[in-house]
Amino acid sequence: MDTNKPSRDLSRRERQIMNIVYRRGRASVADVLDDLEDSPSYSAVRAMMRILEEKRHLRHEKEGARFIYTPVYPRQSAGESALKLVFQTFFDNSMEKTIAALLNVSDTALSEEESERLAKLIEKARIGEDKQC
Amino acid sequence: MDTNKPSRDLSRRERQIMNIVYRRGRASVADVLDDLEDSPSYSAVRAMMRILEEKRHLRHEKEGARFIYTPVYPRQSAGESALKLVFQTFFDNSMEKTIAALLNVSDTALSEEESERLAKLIEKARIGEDKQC
DNA sequence: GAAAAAATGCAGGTTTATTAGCATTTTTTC
DNA sequence: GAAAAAATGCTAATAAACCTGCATTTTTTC
Repeated sequence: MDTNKPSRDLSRRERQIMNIVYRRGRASVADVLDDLEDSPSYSAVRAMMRILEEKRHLRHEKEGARFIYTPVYPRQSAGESALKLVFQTFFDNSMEKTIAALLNVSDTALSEEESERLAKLIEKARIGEDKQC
Repeated sequence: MDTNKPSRDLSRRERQIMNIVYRRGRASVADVLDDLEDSPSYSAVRAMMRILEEKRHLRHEKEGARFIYTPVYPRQSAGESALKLVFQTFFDNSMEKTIAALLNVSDTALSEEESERLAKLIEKARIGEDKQC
């Protein structure tokens, strides 16, 4: 009856699909089907996406022939929530541990510019450094 | 029949439980029950944990009266996998976006020392900076 | 503008997840 | 060391997830 409670945890397939949509930004049923490794039928994906729409995780609009789905929750917020969970669950709320792991996981090394931008970000987040020097 | 394939995606409840165990490091059924918001019966949790053991996500050892469960996959690797997924799905594989979000999500500001350690981490990850200066 | 192609609507059916109950074993308490 | 308390071992029932097929509608192609 409370199908409009959007924060409910997602089932396996639902999450798989949401991740695809978040990665793409927007997606048709066919797009999702393309990205699914172990893809079931077209109908199955469609059914799932209809459910996700009922649960208010997706919305769709018609674009020419087909429905284009987009996430209801902005990518940024959804990402922050997901990140926070990982941060708390695996890295003891430690910024340092998390960033170390992140550097480990990202396959590309940092460019000169990127590393400088990061240094600035960190500088900014420092205690009592609200006022710029 | 292939219940020993450990990489299979987890169901909702299974993931919930694994997260609790990862957060705690090790946990008894009672511990998990404590941490579950919407806790079902003791038996239900026990059944889930048995399944997780079958799927080789958990193992247990007897400790006095009870079973103490620990993750089969080391926390670090599991964390890196989870982090990578978030990184790819929500932050376009951008270190900068991810770290910005992370700073946003963490409620405590950085201490002097922490920010310095982070700066060092970043310095180290820089292209062509293998040799220390 | 008719035929072919691509989408959607709906209804039902199978599998998997999730749960509870009760019998049995192990620990603890007095 | 007997009684009470706390765990575990099953088994089976309920609920949720997941999928497919077919009828219908809309778009595209020639």
